[in-house]
Amino acid sequence: MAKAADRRGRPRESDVAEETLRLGPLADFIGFHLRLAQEASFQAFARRVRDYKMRPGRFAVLALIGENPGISQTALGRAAGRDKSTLTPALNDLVRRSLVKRRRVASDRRSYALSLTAKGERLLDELTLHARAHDRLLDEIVGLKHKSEFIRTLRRLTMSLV
Amino acid sequence: MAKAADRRGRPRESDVAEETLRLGPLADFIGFHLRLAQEASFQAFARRVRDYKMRPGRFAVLALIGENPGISQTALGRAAGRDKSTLTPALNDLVRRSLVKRRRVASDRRSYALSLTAKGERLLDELTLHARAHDRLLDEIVGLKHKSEFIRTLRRLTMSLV
DNA sequence: CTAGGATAGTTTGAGTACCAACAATTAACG
DNA sequence: CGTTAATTGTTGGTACTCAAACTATCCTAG
Repeated sequence: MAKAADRRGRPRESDVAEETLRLGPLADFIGFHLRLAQEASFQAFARRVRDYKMRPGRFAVLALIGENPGISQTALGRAAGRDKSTLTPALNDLVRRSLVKRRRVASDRRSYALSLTAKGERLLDELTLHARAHDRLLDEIVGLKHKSEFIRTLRRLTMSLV
Repeated sequence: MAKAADRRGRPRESDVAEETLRLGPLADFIGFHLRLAQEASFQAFARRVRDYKMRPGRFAVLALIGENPGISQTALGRAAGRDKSTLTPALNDLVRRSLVKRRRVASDRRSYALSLTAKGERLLDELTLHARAHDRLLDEIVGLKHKSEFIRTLRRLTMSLV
């Protein structure tokens, strides 16, 4: 049947068989695989906590505020890797849902000090359980032996690139 | 000065010093670091090819079509990890820019056979140069020794999660 | 004490993503 | 055949993203 004949050289039309796609240079690009893996993990987590109307980004915001009460929106943006303008509507929503409090700061009236409400803390605790379960699944795939090295590499990428 | 005193237990207000943010459970979550690294890599590449009005996603689409001429939009979506509905406007744009051709298929009149124009091929070749340079930078950060293991792990995540 | 520049947060605009619903077409099966 | 089911690509809805322009406030020189 000679389904895909010669894998080198320029591809020809009928060569494409859906299951055996050629990735070409993409196959070796870290960025490409990083994107696919991130999207897959994102979707899996989103499915898991769908009922809470929370996505990974919102959870990260909640967790970061919980860990750093009094944090400003700009600092939060840096920590979460998002532009400050992205956080405005997200925080509006979290405030509207009575999960987060915005408090004006006396010493600098431009900025807000963010913190969780009691309800926000409760929800965070609950979500953290799901997040842990999700991450245990990822641990399994990555392999506990490689996890710390894997995370170190990811951090190195984040830090070096900015 | 006791800047941040006790790192365990519930954080207190003045504890927040912007540079030394507490990540809490997030610190150990693969998904969180995956996201930050992906975004960093994405931005770095986007900056590099800004003049071409191309982002990583568009480049991947172009590269996948180049490697698999005659591919359908659905198959392309699967390969690029995107919903088919996302590709419609992206392909419209690429066709409008005379980089990609959509050809109707006689055997299945529902689907298109995608291929690059000569102009598309030229641009792809040029972009691939930049992509290689970008990835060499990533290689350096990851370390050539760990690269293949790192990519294997990313692929494992992508495959296992879907 | 006042003009200039930096910074915090918001708004707006363009781009991208998913999903669900849809029309056109093809395949499967009685 | 002919009805039903599956598939291809598009559209519409919602959500999220960045970047640039904007307002309000703060800081720093002179």
